[in-house]
Amino acid sequence: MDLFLSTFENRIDRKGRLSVPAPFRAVLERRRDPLYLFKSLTEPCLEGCGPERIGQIVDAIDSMDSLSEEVATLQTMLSSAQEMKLDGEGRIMLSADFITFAELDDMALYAGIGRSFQIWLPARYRSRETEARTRAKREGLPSLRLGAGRRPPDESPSDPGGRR
Amino acid sequence: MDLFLSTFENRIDRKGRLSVPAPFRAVLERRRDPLYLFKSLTEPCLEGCGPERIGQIVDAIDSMDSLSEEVATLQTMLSSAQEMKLDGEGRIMLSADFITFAELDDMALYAGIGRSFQIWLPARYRSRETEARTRAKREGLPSLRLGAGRRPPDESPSDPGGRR
DNA sequence: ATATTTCCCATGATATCCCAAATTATCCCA
DNA sequence: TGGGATAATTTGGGATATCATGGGAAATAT
Repeated sequence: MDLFLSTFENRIDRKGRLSVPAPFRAVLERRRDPLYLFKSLTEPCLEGCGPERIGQIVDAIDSMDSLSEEVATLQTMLSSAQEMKLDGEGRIMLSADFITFAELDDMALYAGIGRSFQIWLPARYRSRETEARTRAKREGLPSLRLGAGRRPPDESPSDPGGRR
Repeated sequence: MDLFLSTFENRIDRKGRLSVPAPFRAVLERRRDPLYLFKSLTEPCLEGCGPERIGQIVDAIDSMDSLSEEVATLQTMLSSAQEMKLDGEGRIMLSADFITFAELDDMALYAGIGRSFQIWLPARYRSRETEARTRAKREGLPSLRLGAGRRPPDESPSDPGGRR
């Protein structure tokens, strides 16, 4: 499984162009996927993903009560989504709408979060990261034991057998 | 079962390269696993692991309430995670972010802790170690608290290795 | 026609590759 | 058990490739 990981800080040049980090491009190219960006529902940042995630949202909407507020919310994601075209050097052009929404100026920070990534104003991302780390120190790490039968991260050397 | 054990101290050369200890490389190669490093959430060190740990985090995020603080914490881990490419001699390149986070300068100490390992500034690691030992003498055996949400060591019936 | 976008190429910075030296560990035989 | 030879590992440096970025020119739209 290839994932979007790590963070990258790239410049938005005066023509409004922004390089997509080479590792992220590699993920998309390997899957022959186009790149979609949309406005986050919950935070002042943009979300980037491939088509399968857009499809998930569409499917979720189909399976819900079409009059519910959740559906309206999810539809907001879809209506803000754009398929981004990359130039020969792997850059995208952010619309004015995207730039104002994420409050970007001349730098953008990509943050990989697995199956998708986010684009932030660097300063804003960093303060959010600091918060998360303070919280983790104070309250400990979240349990990873979620799905049925899933184990927590276990450093114990007495684990009998590697799964795989 | 192959584990990351023991400690190793290697030099960070002026290009930022750092050899991965040969025994650790052997573990990864045997499993054909790439190596991931990420910034510890609770301590000033880097954590190294294989892909299964990263996959756990990704899956956990997908199954959680995306507005929760726990998800933000897990995303912070992923956003700091990098898949490390080893050069022909088994070295990795530490990003400036990693180096400043762990406060490394020209030496790095690898500490194998079973399923994963950590990378520390040697002096800092050693002072922590002596702290831990004096604490153990004073308070008896500590309950291994490597993170919140830990389960007690797995007491599965089919544990093959009688641990001393 | 004018502004914007797209394509193409240039450049500097940095990571990667490849080979060699130095260091450390392992082996073998006396 | 010791000591020297041999192999494995770590470290260093130069050459090469990759990547982010910038700018001009062509194409497209308003």
